[in-house]
Amino acid sequence: MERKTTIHDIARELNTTAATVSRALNNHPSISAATKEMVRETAARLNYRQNKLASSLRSGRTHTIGVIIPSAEISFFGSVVHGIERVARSKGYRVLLFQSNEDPSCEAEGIEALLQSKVDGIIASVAKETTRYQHYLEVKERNIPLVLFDRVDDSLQVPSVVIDDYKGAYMATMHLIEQGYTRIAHISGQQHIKIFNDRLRGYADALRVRGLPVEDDLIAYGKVSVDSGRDCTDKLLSSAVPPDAIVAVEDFTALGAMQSIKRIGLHIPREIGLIGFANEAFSSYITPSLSTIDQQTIKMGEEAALLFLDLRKKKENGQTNAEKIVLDPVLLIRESSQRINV
Amino acid sequence: MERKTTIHDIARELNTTAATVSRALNNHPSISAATKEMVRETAARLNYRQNKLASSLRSGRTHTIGVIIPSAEISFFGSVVHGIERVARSKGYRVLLFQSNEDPSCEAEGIEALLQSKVDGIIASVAKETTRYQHYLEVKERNIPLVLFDRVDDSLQVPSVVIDDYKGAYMATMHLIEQGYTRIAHISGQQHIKIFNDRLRGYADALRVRGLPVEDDLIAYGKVSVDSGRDCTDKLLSSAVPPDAIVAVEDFTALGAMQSIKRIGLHIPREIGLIGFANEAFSSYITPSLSTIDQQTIKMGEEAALLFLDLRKKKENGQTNAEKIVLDPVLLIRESSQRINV
DNA sequence: ATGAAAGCGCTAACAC
DNA sequence: GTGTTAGCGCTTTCAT
Repeated sequence: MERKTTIHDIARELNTTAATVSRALNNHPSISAATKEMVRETAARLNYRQNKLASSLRSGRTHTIGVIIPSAEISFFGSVVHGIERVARSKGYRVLLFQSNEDPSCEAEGIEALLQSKVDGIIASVAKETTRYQHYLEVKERNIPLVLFDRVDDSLQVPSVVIDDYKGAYMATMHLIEQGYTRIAHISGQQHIKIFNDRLRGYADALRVRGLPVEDDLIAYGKVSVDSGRDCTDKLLSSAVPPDAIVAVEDFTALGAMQSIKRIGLHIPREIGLIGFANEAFSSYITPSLSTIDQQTIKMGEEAALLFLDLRKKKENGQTNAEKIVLDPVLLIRESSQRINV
Repeated sequence: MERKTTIHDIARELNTTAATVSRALNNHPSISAATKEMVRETAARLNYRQNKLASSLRSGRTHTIGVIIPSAEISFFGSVVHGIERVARSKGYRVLLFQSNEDPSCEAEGIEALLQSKVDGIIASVAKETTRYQHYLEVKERNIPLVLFDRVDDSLQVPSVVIDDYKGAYMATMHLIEQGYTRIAHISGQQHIKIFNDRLRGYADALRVRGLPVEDDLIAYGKVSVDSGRDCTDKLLSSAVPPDAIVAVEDFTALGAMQSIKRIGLHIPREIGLIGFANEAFSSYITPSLSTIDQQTIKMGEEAALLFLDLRKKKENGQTNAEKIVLDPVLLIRESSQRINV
């Protein structure tokens, strides 16, 4: 195994010192252009590669942002990560990705790993099952910049970026009302997760504004999955006075609802309207295509990265505050909810 | 900003030395149980957290595997990563993820970053557009364990895990033949990518074995995307003697094909059969559900991680070889191809 | 514009 | 079983 070349090797070759080489490589202003040129040439010739470990150990900065996502198999998160990466990369940061698999202890492990790796900051979306936030609190207490997105917890008091879930659900419900649906049900999720509760409120308020009934029988509480969406819909449709439209808490739930509706043989959107939330990749592909609320994923990632950069700067100045960015949801009208004007 | 506690702080507290603390924390055999206990207690009390940077710099090992995937938005890769993580974690490794976004230069950057971070090894799937393998060769030359999965390049001579793409396409085509389709088309991808070429051969051989025509008119070469699948199918269906079934090179292509077929108004599977490749998450959700070839993603990830572990061991013994693991594909028969026995 | 020297936090020989 | 010492490869004062 060949020894790796270090800045000392380059220094020896050029009859100079490691300090000069280091400065040249880092484009330090007080190094002459000539020296920089020579150093770079020699570095390339010797196939030199900087050891980030040593560099970071010494400088105290890794130029790495740790990102924790619940699952890489949900395209929403993949897309947000793209946004984060775009901004991060342009500012010289790299992104280290961790999946929590929706599991709080795995999430804690991930945070631990990121802290040990001395990342410069953490951007995260909270796992569905997480109810205690000790591991996140510790990040904050250690003064490591922490930014949350989408699934946030306000009690943590950290900067975050979300879309207006209340407004999204309100828009979705209003859209169904305008399409002439009058008995509109909602499949919600775990109520300790803020975004699900917000969507529930948006749904209910839209009905109220238009004088439509907000009945307990019209609201199902599921676990936010295809299976749960199917089960909840089975129940809703078999009730005494079934709904003629459904607002699903997100697209996978809507997918389950669609399966249930098809099995019963009702026509979407003629006999029953359906709208999801998230604009998952598959939502435009399925038949009928699923109306949904777009969450501005790329923008969400970009804003999260910008919040992190902000936080770093403020940290240097000793400032601190918990800015909250709220993005506007976008209503996407597709086949599943379009009963008129077709 | 509070100073971080180090092993020296713990040592001072206990009137011992950093070395002892380090050994205790690492569960070194020659440290007494009593000492270990005290050290651990004090470490916990002082809220100590190991600095992996320093540890890795000194020991030369990071216990990190770098994984390069073309895109986090394709569930196939997310799933393989799960498999990798499962094995890696059980052996004390963590996984650092990088997206190449199917872009060769981004891929090279990712490798560079991983090398600088001194990962213990790299597991990768090659970006679609990559045709030169210099960046991968360098990994190998630097003696960093490198394992490829799915999209591999045999000329690199590194261990790899793939499924038998030839066999998968052969099975898919044979299944369509058995369902009574007689004029079966294939939408392929870029031919410099081995797996696409393998699938093409599997398709052709199945037809030959059963004495069906293998015509140039029945083979379309696309770019492996929903759009490309749609365009290719438009072309295939508008030909003089259109096919009565299509083997798509993968599921997104099949999705595009399905859109095209629906637009024309043909019934799947009665008038035209369709099968994909990959078992993407959406394939079971769409209507009609898509028959496809499962690629054993979790297993693929697990095997890739095992190959890496193997490689590490062999490296210590100075051995080297390029084992290739070939997994068996699994035919999933769903609605889109099932014309008989319904 | 460059050099000398110190040290980031940890581990690993080698002592005893 | 524990202490001593050295140094991983780099950056960063402080000199000059």
